[in-house]
Amino acid sequence: MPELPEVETIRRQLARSIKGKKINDVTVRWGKRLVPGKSKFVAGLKGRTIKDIRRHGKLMRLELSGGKVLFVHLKMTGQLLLKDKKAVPEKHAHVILKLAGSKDLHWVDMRKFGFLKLLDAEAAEAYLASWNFGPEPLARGFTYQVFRDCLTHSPNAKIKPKLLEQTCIAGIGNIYAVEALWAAKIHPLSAIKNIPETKLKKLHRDIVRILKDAVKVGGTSASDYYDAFGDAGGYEKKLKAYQQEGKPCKRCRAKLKKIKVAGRGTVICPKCQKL
DNA sequence: CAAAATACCTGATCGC
DNA sequence: TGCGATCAGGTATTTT
Repeated sequence: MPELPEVETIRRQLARSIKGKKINDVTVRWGKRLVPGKSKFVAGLKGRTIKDIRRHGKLMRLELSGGKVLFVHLKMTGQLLLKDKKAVPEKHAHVILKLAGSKDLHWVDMRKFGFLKLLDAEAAEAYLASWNFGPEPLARGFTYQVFRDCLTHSPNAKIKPKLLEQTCIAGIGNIYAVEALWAAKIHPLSAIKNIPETKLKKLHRDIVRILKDAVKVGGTSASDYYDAFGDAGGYEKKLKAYQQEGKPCKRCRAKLKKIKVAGRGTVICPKCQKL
């Protein structure tokens, strides 16, 4: 599933390929998750130029001419694919932006959780603010101080669900939460107030290290994720815990175990990550 | 207010 | 072979 490293990989690829391209036409094959509705969405996009492509956490943001902004959230199974003009759309290709040049941009989402939202400048800023995103973990502002202050605001909260909220860090999902907690040897159900400072510091460093590493190799293709060219990532080969249940822990050889935390599958080392 | 549960979706997988 | 149950999980919404 696309988390920060995957969305960032796609963002970089799109920035290189379609920045400056004009949207000549838009085909909508399934429009239930478009804002505004289908006809306004199409009319609002046609003829605009893609000025820039940005990212906030897992939320992609295309800056368009005329001050319009197109937000794209891929949620679980969403993909943004650059396809040849003559390519046959995949079964779950819901929207196709027909661009100037040799490629079209396909929004594909098997499970239809994602959405495309076209707003004008003012509404776009309000929408972004409504997410209440925490700092970008790969930007300067993500200091240990900032991280700790946000977490200790909810002393009784469990650490893993807190990491999945986007308010203390933007862009972490299940894969990287599982990996970071394994790396820092923290049990996902630990109450924040019970985690020693040294471990919290390590968690902060591990989050940054793991996300940087994952961006470098193009993200994790653990299930449905492919980049804008349809290629897999490289981080699935480096996973230490996510999807590794039953295998020996890379540190202590104990058998990795799968548990549920707030309804989410979570892999831990029962020996390294004690409550 | 927070935290937990449920809804949204489709496809893969498993037990029978 | 098929069929129902279960699981995958980001986020909005509803319930506790």
